[in-house]
Amino acid sequence: MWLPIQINEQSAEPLYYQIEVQLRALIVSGQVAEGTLLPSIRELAQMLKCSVITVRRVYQDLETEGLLRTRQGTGTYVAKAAEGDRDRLRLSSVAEAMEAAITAGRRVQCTDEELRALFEEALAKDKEGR
Amino acid sequence: MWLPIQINEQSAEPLYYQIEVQLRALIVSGQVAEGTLLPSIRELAQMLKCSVITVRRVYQDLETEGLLRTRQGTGTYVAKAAEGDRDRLRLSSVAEAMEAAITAGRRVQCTDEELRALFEEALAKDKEGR
Amino acid sequence: MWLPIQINEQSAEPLYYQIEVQLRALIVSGQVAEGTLLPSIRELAQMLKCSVITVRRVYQDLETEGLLRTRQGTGTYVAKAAEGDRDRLRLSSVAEAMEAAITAGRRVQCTDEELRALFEEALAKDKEGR
Amino acid sequence: MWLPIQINEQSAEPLYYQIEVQLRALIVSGQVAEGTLLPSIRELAQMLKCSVITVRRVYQDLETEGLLRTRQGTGTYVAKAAEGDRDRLRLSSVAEAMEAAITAGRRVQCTDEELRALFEEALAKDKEGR
DNA sequence: GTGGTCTAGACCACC
DNA sequence: GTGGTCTAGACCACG
Repeated sequence: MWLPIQINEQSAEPLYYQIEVQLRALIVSGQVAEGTLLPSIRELAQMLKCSVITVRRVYQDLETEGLLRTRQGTGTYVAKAAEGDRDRLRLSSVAEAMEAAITAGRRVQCTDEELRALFEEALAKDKEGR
Repeated sequence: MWLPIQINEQSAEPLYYQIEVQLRALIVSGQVAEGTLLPSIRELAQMLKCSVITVRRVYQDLETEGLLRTRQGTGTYVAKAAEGDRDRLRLSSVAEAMEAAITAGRRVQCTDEELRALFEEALAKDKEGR
Repeated sequence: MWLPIQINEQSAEPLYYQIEVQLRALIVSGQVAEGTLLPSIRELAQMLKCSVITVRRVYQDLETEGLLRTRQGTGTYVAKAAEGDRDRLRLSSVAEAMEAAITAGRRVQCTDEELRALFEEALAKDKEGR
Repeated sequence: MWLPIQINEQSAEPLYYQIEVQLRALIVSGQVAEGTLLPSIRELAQMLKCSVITVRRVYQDLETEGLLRTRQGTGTYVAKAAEGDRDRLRLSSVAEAMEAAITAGRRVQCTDEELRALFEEALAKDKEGR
């Protein structure tokens, strides 16, 4: 099984964190369905060319969050979650990032208009890139 | 001289980084004018209740960026910068954060409308808080 | 891994600076290849008989310059650079020193011939010493 | 009395050092003759817009070197020196700088030809600037 | 008084 | 094992 996860070597963000964020997004957005059997730790480590320790940490963290479920001998599955729960999670990380951006803007005394302009700019830039 | 810098003990962000971000914002937004003599590292350390070394790191990082100028025996000043340069810096950090928010949104397959809604929500929430 | 770095205890130059200059030279001249994993800060500190912190400063400064790349848990590598970039760096420090020498000469009203003579003399003296 | 001494605010070199180097050059090159009465510490400090402490240090250092002579109540004079002595001093600082440049070159494995080219380049560049 | 260097040691995060 | 942060304290150089 293949997972669309990209690692950015240049980034200062820790490896495990990059993977975690992307895997979490795949789950809460339903791109990886409930009950799906994920690749084994070794497999995923090979796919991503990183240490098994790193992948283990990702699986563990997400299991602690209740998004994954590990069953001895069979592997790691995507856990079932209450409908509302998943959708709340889906938007919460985005909302957080949005608030961070606005905090950054306020620090340099941006007006609402400037912030809106920067938002639309970023949106347009993202469209191009894809 | 007093500087409006808040430290969040709870945050996972390193101390020096919190200070750096806020001081940088004060400078690039012109709230601390060019040529201003900043508090000595010892003074600021006392004000922020942290180690002298932590402040020193902040001053040094910002000097490397070209925002500060220090002269031994004299103190640390806000450096002069090209007009456009400063304004570019002012918005770049915000733009970056905005792009990060949108990337986070795309990962969980947000539509443009969802993103706009989250942006306005965050904006409204920020207004309340202030 | 061993690095040909000499420390001069007598010199007024700061320890970290002596190390920095020599390591930078090793990198930009290609004597330490791109992608090479450098000794850990603890190892190099032991090799050079100085504090871990002194080495850390060197690595960090060179990372800021873009010559090194460090990843937590992994170590510090020589970064990849554009070809021209590296060669430009290789000669720039020498050019700077050369200009300083000529400025010193002009201050004491040396003629071009005197400067050339001093240059050749220094060149010859260097050959002997090696 | 006026002295052609330039202070570079941007330079990382200490104030006293910049002044010392230039005043020493004026003396050993004969641009300020033996026996000349230099400006008082206060005067020179005013001329250079720096602290009297800084100028005092310069005069003291040069007196220690034997280039100056202070007489209570009358002021500071350029000392007399043996002919050869002065000429030796005149070139020694230049020779030193030249050797430093060549050391820098050897560190990045410059050939003699590269060094010569850099020397001539620096010479040409200096001619332009004047 | 200012900043700069070097030292030590503790504790944490990452792989 | 790796690097990163924060702390302390001593000593020096500059103005």
